[in-house]
Amino acid sequence: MSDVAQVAGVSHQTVSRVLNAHPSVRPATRARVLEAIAELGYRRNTAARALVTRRSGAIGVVTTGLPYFGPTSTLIAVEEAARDAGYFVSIATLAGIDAPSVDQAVEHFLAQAVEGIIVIAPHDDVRDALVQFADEVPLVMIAAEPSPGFSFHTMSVDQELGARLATRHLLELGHREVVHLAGPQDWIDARARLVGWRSELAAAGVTAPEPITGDWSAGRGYEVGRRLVRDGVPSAVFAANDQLALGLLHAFAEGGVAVPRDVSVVGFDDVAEAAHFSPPLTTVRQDFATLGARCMQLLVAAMGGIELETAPIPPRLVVRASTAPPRF
Amino acid sequence: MSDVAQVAGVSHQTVSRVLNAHPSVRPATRARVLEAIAELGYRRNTAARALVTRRSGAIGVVTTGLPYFGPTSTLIAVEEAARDAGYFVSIATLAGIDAPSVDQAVEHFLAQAVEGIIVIAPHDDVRDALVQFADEVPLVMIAAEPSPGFSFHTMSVDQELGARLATRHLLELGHREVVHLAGPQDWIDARARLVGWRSELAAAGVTAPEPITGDWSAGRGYEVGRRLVRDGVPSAVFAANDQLALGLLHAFAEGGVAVPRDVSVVGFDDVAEAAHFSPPLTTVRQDFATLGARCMQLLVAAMGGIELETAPIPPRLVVRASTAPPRF
DNA sequence: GGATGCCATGTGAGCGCTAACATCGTTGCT
DNA sequence: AGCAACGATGTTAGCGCTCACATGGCATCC
Repeated sequence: MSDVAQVAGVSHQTVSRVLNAHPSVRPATRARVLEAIAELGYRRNTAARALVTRRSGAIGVVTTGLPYFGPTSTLIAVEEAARDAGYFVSIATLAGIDAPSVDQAVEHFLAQAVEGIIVIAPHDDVRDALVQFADEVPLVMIAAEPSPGFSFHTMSVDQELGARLATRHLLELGHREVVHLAGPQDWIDARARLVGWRSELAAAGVTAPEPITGDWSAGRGYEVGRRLVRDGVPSAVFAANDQLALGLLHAFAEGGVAVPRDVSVVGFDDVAEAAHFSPPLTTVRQDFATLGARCMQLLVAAMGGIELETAPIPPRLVVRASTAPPRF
Repeated sequence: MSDVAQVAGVSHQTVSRVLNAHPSVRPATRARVLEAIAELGYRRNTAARALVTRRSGAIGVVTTGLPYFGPTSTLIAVEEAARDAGYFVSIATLAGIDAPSVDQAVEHFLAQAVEGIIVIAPHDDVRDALVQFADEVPLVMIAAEPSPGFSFHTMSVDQELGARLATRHLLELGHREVVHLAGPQDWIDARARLVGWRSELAAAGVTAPEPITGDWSAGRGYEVGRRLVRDGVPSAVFAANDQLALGLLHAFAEGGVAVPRDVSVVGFDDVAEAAHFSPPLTTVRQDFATLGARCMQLLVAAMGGIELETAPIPPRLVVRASTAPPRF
């Protein structure tokens, strides 16, 4: 910096002022400084700056260590929003969905002195493990349930609404037997989807059958699908995500059960491939880009000590060819 | 740090020695210091450390801004390897696949003083845009072609071999008309797959038909599939990735063309869902976890000024139900 | 037994930047 | 005209750490 100052014929402080867009620098001086910076290829030292300002300019994002569509899309959106807001984003993946892994990831970030953390892993154990860090660093977690008593922010797509949309669609087609292939119930979003399904059925006066639970995988969907083929398929199935739905589709095709003639299937997420499943999948689209941006907004506000109102983002139903009125 | 020193009854330098695992600290002293650290909840200031050591401890990873399976899986593996090696990983997504976006991403990292960069975007324009930064920071790019004349390292899964495996499988089944639905030819991997396909056909003495090129999407695969249904399907198609293959499958199913009876289809990547496509997809599995780890190895070596030998990672063929001998 | 060397620890300086304050010249007001 | 106020710039200190060097104690060796 002092080299730049010398070339421009000013003091290092003036260079600093130019770099920090301080108002009281004469335009001519500013120009000379900028010229010197360009000439020398000078880049400000982040470490020195961080040391004195006590701001690292970094935020941390924790994600599950799995290449799933939702978390990944959200991560990308968060990164973009963070960069626009002038932050670097550092990532840490969870070795496992458990408290030690969460501790490790957060400690990793604290060691790095991040100014805030976003957690993309809506799981009970993750949320619980996060509590202890809430007053140490601003924290935003993606989770469909507000967390009363938890001292950090949550943000999400409205999972319950999404599930209601899916279920309502099936009800409106005339289905009365809408089975739910649920995600693992320790995942907050999975639970919200189940709640939405159940309450939509209740609102329609239809008794909810016992939900089937599984993990999030196509493999599990396939397994359940085969069992249904053997034991008798329901009129409609609402799967907790597109992978599960794909597994069902596979098992049904294999078992000679025609979709949507014999059974309607709805998924959740609208992964890029869903339009080309066979048949093309009716599903609930989540706007991950908005979610990511909104998380960042919330975090920036929290870092500034401001509490923002948070409303979940409405998803929307995408009707394709995997749903139809029931056969009689 | 001086607080810790005071509590432990030593100088700040001794605390520093304990933190840096310097050998000549008496065990009793070390214990006292560690105790003081725990008692005060002390965490070393990264910025101050970075300022004096001139090492930020961060590496940057550039990825395409798209939630694709391959890049994402690689990113996760890189992150894990980086953390194990004691580095933080900062990410930047490409706003577009063009030089300005690459410049912007790399400048973002340079401003942050990363010690090395890994680029997960095997595209010609990206590679070309990278050249100018190669002597400013250690750089590893994922690319199936070695880059003679380029002053940075490349690493990848052996795309050409993968393509040969896929093509050979079809040839061995008896197919003589193996069409290639290629990826966009400005993507390095797409080109390598095309080369592999072509050379395997040549080795078998089979004339290669004109390849069909597209983007990487299922939508494009579907489009091409429809055209093939209309104009006559070949005996076998090798698609440059699983998404394209899925699109083909969709179009074929819709057009009443049975896979694998009427046409065999092979994909590339082995995405998590491929086993549940209809029919389950024969494809080439890339080991992204190893790829990510290997990239990090290479980068760590490069940061230490060491040049490592790089051999591409062999992929393997996963045979499922989308391929069969041709009909006569 | 005194010189030698090593181990354990302390002292001082400085990494590159920004914040606070100091200085000087100029404008605007009475 | 004279003084306050402000704008533009410079000067100084210090953020928290590590590096280089200094110091003192103790074992080792001839």
